[in-house]
Amino acid sequence: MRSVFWFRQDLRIQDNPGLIEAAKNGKVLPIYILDDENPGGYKMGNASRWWLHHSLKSLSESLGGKLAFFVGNPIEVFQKIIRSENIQEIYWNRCYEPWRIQRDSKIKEVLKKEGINVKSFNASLLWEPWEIYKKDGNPFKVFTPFYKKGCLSCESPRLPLLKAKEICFLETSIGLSLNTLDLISNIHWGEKFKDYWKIGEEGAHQSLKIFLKKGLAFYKGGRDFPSRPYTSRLSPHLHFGEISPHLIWQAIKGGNENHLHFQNELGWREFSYYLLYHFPTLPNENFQKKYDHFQWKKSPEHLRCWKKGKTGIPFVDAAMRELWETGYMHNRMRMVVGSFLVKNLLIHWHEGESWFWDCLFDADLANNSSGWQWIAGCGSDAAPYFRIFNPVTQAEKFDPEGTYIHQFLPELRNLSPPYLFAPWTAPKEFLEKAGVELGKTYPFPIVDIKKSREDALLAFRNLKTSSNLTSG
DNA sequence: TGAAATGTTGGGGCG
DNA sequence: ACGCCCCAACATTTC
Repeated sequence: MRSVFWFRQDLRIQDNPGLIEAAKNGKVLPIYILDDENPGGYKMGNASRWWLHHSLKSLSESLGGKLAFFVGNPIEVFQKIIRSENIQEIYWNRCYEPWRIQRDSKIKEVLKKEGINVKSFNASLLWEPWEIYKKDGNPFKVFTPFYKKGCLSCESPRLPLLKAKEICFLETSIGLSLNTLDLISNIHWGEKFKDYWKIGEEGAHQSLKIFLKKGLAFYKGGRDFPSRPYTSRLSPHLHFGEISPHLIWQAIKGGNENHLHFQNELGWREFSYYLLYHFPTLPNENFQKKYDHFQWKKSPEHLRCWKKGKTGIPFVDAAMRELWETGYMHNRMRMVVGSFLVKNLLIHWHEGESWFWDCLFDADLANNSSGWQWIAGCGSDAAPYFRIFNPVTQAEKFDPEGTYIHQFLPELRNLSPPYLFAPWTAPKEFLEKAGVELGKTYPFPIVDIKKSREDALLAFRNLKTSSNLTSG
């Protein structure tokens, strides 16, 4: 048999069900198709493209240079390859974005008509979204019952698969080079990212190893402190499938509170995919319809300050600079800056979502949209509207020494807590001594935290009553 | 996976 | 020794 294995968001060799299965049946042509420019596709952000480039490069090297690249409509690409290489079977691992599900089933249908055997596998989720329902047959909408009564009471995630002994790869002459995919031309400042990340399958395993050795034992208590090394930083690796969640799940199975808490976080990832599968409008529409009536502010200047990390509120700005500088943001900081954008600035969560989409290496349709719906309060199991983070209080609690702020805001490096958390409250002489001149070297806050909170509470309260009136 | 306002309690200073 | 006040610390409620 001669088959194609189509790499998508499973850029790995280990524990790759589709690839291992393909290898059992004969010779395998490994390919990658850049397909997000097509109508209906959800175009990747620039950070994702940069990571993808390097991940593909790494994968290609571990395949001995035999990975073939293509651009365009997968059906047309396949038809070309099938003719040229005399292919009988096509293997891939499933993706779960609605546009991909639709497209993949179409591809399957067309190829089957042409006599090609198409087989798909699960390489990305611990539980398939269509295997978990409430007793009444409806999908879960709340995390805890989804996870406990749904996931954990189902069959445990499978063990990692044994490595394929030896894969006999085919080569083709009609593939393109990686560079023609043109994935990195929009990022000219990419080299700095390499200080923070080791991209590819080996890097993913290295991150896991470091986390198991140094982070996991302090995970539950330590994960909330953005300057401490207790998070796994596996999210971009997971997004691109450089490592499988099954392998991670099995590696974490210790049963103490840290293990359980980390597994719970993997559970949130499952929940995001589950929601996206059952409610495919998740990236576009408020899950709770009453939020459709909310009057978001158009504040282009505020939005610009937020993106650039120039809001004048150090904990927020440090996080936004972390995103720009490293292509990543600590989980707690995502909540802090999200709450600030949506609740203090009253800007629509789509603005935050699309900035994250463009800047995050782990930008993921399911996680990004469910995360933003959560923080905005319009999600299915979301933070209630009155839960508004105070970025000064959050800094006092989770960055007490100011280490995180200092790391990403060099202009405040000589200012110490507590004034570091709210420079506008600092006495003149403190600012002078630290070389800070508000309005010049660092901005005044663009909103008053207390007043904007009160405004938001009022606005969201109104939303609640008006929707009650209109829905009756 | 919140923060602020409000309520409660208990120890200590003091007449 | 007693009652009173103050206030910090903690608990509960509200948004």
